[in-house]
Amino acid sequence: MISSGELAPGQQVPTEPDLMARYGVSRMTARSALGVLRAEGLVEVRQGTGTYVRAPQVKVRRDSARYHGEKARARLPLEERSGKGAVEDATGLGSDAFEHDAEFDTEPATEDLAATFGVEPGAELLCRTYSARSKQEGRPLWLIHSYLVYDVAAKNPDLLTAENEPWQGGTLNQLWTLGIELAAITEYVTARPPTAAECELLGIGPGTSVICIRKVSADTEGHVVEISDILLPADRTELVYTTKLEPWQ
Amino acid sequence: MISSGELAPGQQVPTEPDLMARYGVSRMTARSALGVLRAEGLVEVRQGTGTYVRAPQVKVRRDSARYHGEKARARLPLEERSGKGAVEDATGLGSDAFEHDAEFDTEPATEDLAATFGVEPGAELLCRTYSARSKQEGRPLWLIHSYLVYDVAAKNPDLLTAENEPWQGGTLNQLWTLGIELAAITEYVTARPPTAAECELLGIGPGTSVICIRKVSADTEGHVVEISDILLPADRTELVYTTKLEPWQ
DNA sequence: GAGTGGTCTAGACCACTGT
DNA sequence: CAGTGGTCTAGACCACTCC
Repeated sequence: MISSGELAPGQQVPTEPDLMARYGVSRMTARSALGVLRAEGLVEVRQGTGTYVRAPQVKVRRDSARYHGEKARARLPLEERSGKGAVEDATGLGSDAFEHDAEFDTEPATEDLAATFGVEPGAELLCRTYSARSKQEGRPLWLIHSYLVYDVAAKNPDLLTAENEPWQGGTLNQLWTLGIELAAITEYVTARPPTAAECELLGIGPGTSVICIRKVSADTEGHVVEISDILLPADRTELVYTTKLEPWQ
Repeated sequence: MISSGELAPGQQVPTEPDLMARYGVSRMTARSALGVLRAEGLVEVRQGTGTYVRAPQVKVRRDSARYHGEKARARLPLEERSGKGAVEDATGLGSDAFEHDAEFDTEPATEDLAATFGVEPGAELLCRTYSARSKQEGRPLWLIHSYLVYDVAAKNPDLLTAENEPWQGGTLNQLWTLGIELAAITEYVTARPPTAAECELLGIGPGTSVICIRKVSADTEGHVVEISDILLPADRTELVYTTKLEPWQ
């Protein structure tokens, strides 16, 4: 009924008692049938009211091409950078549409972070946790854990506290204040079902996926200066990556 | 038990009767608890034998940087192209490790395909369906629907039949035989739970996600010449995208 | 044949939502 | 308060796997 369009997005699907009567099955059978649709992300349940056809909704477009403009603006004076943080560029939405959270912490480097940074395991890292939620929906649009080597970040004490967030001009400007110029950003993208905790954090149901990005930023000498782990609700996110090819001859 | 490491990947988790006895619950309760773990992709079920902790396994790395080398090789003579199709480069595995399927068809352009190609809706498209399965596992590693405007592809009749697949040298060589030079490849990436049909096709369980890529290739004049829809099992795939930034000054 | 998970029934009580 | 879904029980039969 959904795939034929008989049930449109937003419409309620037959209730469990309906299905029991219509197909002569028991409650558990009707429930597990609905469970399949939920697992496919075709329907969502609203406690106490019913089960509804989900409207597929890609709202946030995350285009890697924004890094180019972000870098170009990273050295501009504050006034010109204002309102041009990473966030607005990443989504095409205005800065008013978001609420931000930032938490700063220090942690010893795990094996894989240390290996990527090229430091000793256990070295002190500045770990910054960001989340942004759209004011309309209330649900977070991303969760980010960003890592910097503490000794490097400490050269600019402004970077060590969450009070200066959201930072106007984005990470590339922050790194510039440390004398760092980024040359390449590599993103490793995977996807998987959300854990129960992530469903909670992102405000999504089990019938969805999450996209995990490990973003590795290297300076002009190839040293890794920042690593971010980015968690995105896949049902509201589209990633865009453009590869420009060298001309022949 | 899984997250504490008490149950290692590959190990069997307690059976349903075990759980019933241990926690004094009914069968359905024990089953639905296991269902949560399955939905999170933490365990997989082997009919008749038991439920086992899944080993997280990223095997296929799909690096967009391969396009650069692919383009450089696209004009080489056949001997030098051999064994250097898109497949091997994309995965790092040898060409022996795969079995290929290709099916060719023509279809009228849907709204969105026509809009992207810049042709009339209903215009004839060459639709090529590819799949590759690793010989070790038997399960497909990707499903690709590739679209070309039929009138364009028809300039080289070799491109119209599946008999010449797998084509040595990849799509960039195929386009070269049409006099087309690619300048940019844009990939739009989303993820979602698999449908029941996709579980079947890809040989994956419901406790996984699929990655969907729409790949749009444009020539040096900005015309879209190829569109591909790529479906990947997310539990065995990692996408890699590198953004090179222009130097300051 | 014994043990595994897959499916199903017929009931029960509860929490949440809207009227 | 009626209707929704969330959870649970105590049984049953079946298909698959391995010994």
